[in-house]
Amino acid sequence: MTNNEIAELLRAVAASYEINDQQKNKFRIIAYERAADAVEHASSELKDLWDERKLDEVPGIGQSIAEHLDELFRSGKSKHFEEVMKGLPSQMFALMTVSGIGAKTAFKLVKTFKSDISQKDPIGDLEKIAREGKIAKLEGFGEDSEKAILNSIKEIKGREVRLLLPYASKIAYGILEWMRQSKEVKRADVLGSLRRKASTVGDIDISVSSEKPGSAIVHFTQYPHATRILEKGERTAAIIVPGNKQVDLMVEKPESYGSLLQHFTGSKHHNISLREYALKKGLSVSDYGIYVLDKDRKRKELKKFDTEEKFYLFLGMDFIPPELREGTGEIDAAVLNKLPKLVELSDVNSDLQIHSNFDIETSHDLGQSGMREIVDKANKLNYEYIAFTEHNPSHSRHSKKQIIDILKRKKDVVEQLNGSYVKDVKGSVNKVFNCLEIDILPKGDLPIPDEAFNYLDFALISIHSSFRLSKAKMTERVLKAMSNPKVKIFAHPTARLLTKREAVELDWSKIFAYCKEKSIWLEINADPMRLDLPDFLVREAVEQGIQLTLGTDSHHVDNMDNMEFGVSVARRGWAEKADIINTRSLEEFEKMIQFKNK
DNA sequence: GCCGTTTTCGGCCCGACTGTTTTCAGTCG
Repeated sequence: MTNNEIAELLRAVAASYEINDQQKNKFRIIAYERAADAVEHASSELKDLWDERKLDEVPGIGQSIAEHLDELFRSGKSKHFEEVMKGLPSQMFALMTVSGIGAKTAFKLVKTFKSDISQKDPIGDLEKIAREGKIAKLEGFGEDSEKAILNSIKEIKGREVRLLLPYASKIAYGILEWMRQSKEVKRADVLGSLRRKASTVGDIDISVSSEKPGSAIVHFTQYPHATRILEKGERTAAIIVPGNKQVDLMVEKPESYGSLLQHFTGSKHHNISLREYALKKGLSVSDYGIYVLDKDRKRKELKKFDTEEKFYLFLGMDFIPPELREGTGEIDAAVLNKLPKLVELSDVNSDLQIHSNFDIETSHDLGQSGMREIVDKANKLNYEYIAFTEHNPSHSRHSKKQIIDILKRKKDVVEQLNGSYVKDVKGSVNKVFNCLEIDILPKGDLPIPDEAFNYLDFALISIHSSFRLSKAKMTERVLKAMSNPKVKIFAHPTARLLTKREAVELDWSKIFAYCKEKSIWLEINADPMRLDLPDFLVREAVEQGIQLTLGTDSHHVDNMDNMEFGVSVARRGWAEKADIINTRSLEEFEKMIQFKNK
């Protein structure tokens, strides 16, 4: 069972308790929902944790749920879960995926229309019933709720995929710029997952600090690219922009702006943890400020905050960078002054994956920009060194000798570039490395002859085929490929493509252990479609002392600007400057390469 | 059912919205 399936099951158990809990214990329901959340966000497969007897290390899973899961993994089912869900129609759990329908509503609908709501297509059947006007006639429902259900079902059908980070950023920053043109706008910020720099973004929310919220709202609705104004209230407004994307605005006066920013930056889990922590100190956090409570837990006084810095300080903790606000231990760390000093874009001294247009006769995609052009761009970015990492020559179309010849030729070209152009232009770049991104074949072999490695400074390896091997075979495949002594970087390690392709299955504890032992580095690929390693694996790698590299995987000089997105992933993974190899100086970097070559 | 910077017992985030209600339940983020 996957984590998502387990989370779904735990949610179904929570919903079942909501319908027929004799004890009326709402906190048990919450506990199951939290356990479901925890499983969904767990960085390891629960099955693996169970194998290692570490189930109880997942926060939110205690003794009781752990025992039920243990039974589930051993025998494929849990008597307790089945007992709780007994007698409840399975259709109700499907209906709960419709926004606005919770456990009670779903149960009532299925019970009322049981013969008309099939197991095969419960949501489709519900839509039919709603269209016939049958829901509005039910007690507790009305025409509006019937309409709302139909709207939600429509939304599910046309549900847009989440936006990639740069795309959402572009929309949001265009609007921020517009908002800042207004005299009444003191500050404008992005909110939510966009501000936390998550790899994909659902909603675009922005906030504005203003003494005159009304004027700010009017200005917002006059955004030139808005195709429609959805809502225009006193404190909030919403517009539609091209691409059919909704953008929500929230306005607050400067004296309380810090609280608003904090609240809507989230995440939900961060805010919940924060409020629980505050409550223990006799403080109640809301989006308007922090209430000081008296002995009877009654609200005594509201403290307002114009900045987030003051907000966190008042709670007795360090400022928590937005990227860390996921409710995964950052609050404890902030209280103990143990937050990491996160790596910054300006720390990056190099781009370690760039594809030039040198015709290497590859079967993959060739870069579009020339080597000199790339050096120029690297100078602009103030890098000290870069690596050319074209895909390996096609091994099906070339003999071993031909491959060696091509790589020899490339080595000569790069050497010449180092001896002339790199020196002559006198930029920040002092060296370009001659490298190669090599496919890992399905059995772990590398498609270039051993001799060819002599013409490389170092090699990257990556998966570009056979993505669906079993975890054991995939792990064996990668470990074998890593054993080649010239291999230095495992690039885009999960091979995922955001919104398109799932990550491959790998035994990360084995991969990490091998990387640690052999000083192999894991890449954080900054291509917005990849952002790979993903943040949660970056964090595990960092905890285990694995070194990481940043590479844009550029196939055009313009792509080299994507480095900021790779840095965001690193930061979300709690990485510091020292964790990232290419923050090092050229001198240090060259030593690290040689060490491996011995 | 979970959990521990007042606790192994006694708490458990907060506010808003919606729709159907005459005071609130359900749902959401």
